[in-house]
Amino acid sequence: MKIIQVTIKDIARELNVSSSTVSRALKDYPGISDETKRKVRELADKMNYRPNAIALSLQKGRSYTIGVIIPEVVHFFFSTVISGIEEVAFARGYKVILTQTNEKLVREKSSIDTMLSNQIDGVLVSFSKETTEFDHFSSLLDKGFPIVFFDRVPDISNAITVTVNDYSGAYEATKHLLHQGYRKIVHLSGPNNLKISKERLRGYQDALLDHGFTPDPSFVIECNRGTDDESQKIVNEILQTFPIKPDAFFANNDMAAVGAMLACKAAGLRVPEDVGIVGFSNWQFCSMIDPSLSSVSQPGFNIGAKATEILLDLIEKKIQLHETGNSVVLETELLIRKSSVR
Amino acid sequence: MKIIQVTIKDIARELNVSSSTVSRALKDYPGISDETKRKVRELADKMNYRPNAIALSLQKGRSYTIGVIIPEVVHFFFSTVISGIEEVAFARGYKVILTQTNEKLVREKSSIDTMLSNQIDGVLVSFSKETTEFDHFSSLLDKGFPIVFFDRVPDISNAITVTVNDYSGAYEATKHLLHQGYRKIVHLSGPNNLKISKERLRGYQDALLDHGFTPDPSFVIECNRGTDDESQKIVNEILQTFPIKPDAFFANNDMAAVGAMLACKAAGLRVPEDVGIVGFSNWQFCSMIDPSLSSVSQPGFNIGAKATEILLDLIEKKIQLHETGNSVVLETELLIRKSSVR
DNA sequence: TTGTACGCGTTATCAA
DNA sequence: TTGATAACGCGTACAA
Repeated sequence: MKIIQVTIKDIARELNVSSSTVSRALKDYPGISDETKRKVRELADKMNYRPNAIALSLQKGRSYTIGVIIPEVVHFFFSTVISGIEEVAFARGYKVILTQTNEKLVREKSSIDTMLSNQIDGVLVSFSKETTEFDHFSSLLDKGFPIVFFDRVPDISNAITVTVNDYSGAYEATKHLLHQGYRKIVHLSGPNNLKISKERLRGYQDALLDHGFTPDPSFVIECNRGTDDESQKIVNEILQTFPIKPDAFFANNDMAAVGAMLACKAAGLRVPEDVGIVGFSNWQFCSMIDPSLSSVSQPGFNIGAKATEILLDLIEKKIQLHETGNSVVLETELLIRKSSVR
Repeated sequence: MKIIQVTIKDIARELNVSSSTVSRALKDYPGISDETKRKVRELADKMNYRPNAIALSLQKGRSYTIGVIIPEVVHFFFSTVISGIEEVAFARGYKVILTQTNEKLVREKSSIDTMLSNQIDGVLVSFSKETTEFDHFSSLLDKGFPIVFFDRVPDISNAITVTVNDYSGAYEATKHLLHQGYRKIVHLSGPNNLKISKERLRGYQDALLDHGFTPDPSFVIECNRGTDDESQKIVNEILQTFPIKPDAFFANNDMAAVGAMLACKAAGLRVPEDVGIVGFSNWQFCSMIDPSLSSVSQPGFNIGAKATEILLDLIEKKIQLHETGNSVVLETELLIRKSSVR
């Protein structure tokens, strides 16, 4: 059942010329008679010839393929990023090979391995939550292999990163809650080892400080998995056990925010009257739920697109490593909806 | 900056043996002294040798890579399918190369072309909305090239397809609305050229018939783009202009259902008291919106997983074309929530 | 037990 | 203007 591809040799044999002639004719090289060119092309067309990209890759030592390593495909934010990546890659003639790690470090490593064996030209990476040491990347970086990190990025000096301004996003969200009169703001944070989590936490804390409040460490609760179920349980627990009742939740992602909302409703609290809620990412459903959820939007598509542009520029040596500022930070935007306005 | 990969030759040179010896040692071939094997492996390890998958592909004429062609990545259902695909492919040692067509036929064609040049072993396809003729696939099918279609599938006799039972999903949804006492049920349908749209429409019509109602063609409205904005406009128009006011909407996707819900709310109608609404796909947000949206759930992950299993079995000749029933139909499930219960 | 030689499809180099 | 040959990295049939 193997599909038999027409090769340059087949054309050559048919036309009684050498394969080099065919190759040159197809590539419009100088020094080939128009007559030959015509004949070759006609036949190639007729025989439905397609160059074998694999052979080219072997010869050139590169594949016009980039790898993408992400934690999860089924995630609004990541799917948006992938979309941006795919668009730019396609437009510039690159293929995209995709793997998800399911937040597992082993899979991250093995993915990198297979991709390298496949001679990918570069890779776009967003870490797994398990990833705390970066040797499997930094060793490549040191060799000059093109890697661009996005969203979840490492703290390595020579890493090129594309992120959003998590700090200011969180800062603005918290400030907004304060301006609305909420005072006991709980932060449902993300995994501690991720820079984005730290930045969002820092934004939250600084906003409090700048408005004359002292951040209470017990008001920062880690929601590791980032699902609505998880945060619903956590928030439920908070509402029952905390001596001082919170009057707002700033979640580091929208799912967690939804969980908080459900828990509050279940506890008979009204949103936004009794409790204000702000999420992060601006998933599609934010405007659909009731009350609609305020959220910090991240330009997912642009992150993917920008990261890919930088990676391809790097691969094609249009830019050098040190030329890029090494990190691009895209702005977030706080979208204020009903869940946080009273 | 090109990363220089260690080859079998490098190891051979270092060890003063031939490259075939190295190759055999690494592959644990019989007839190689244990001593040599040990030495080769140690050095390979030390030099961080990785086989060049491209060279292997060229030699074998296959790449252990499958292609995935889908309309859009940023789509809950498709991202779920991708996830299923990726899991199975990874588990069986295959790579996934991904392209989205953005619903454009030209991109569908060009994607197939590049993938073929790259010697993919097979391809998983869900059509673009623009695709009405299938020559670019059927010509491959005729040559025996492994293709498995999912979700949006063609009406070709020898095509292998993985779908859900759209008919029964739509039938159940409509029946449920009827049982709840809704009588004037509008169907917000999908693009006419897609089989899934036709099947869902058929299910809707048959349910009406079986319950003694005559389907009114003017109660079937096509929502081509499938966004909430689009359907919101359409439903708004319906509510204003229809002489007979509808009391329910069965949408062929959840976004359209949400649009309908918003339009109804805006018109002062209560859901579910005045108007019942059921969607299709069971996106994440269904349980988060208010009222929560009843929807027909499709097992996206399983669709992807099953389609990939069949494709890989086909590639590895574990099954023959005619052995598979040619089409796998997975069951849908109606999830009844608040939007359709009064 | 190991080595030699060839082929996979293509292009670059050198020769004619 | 064209052809022959080598090379990319690997596996394998055949020879030693």
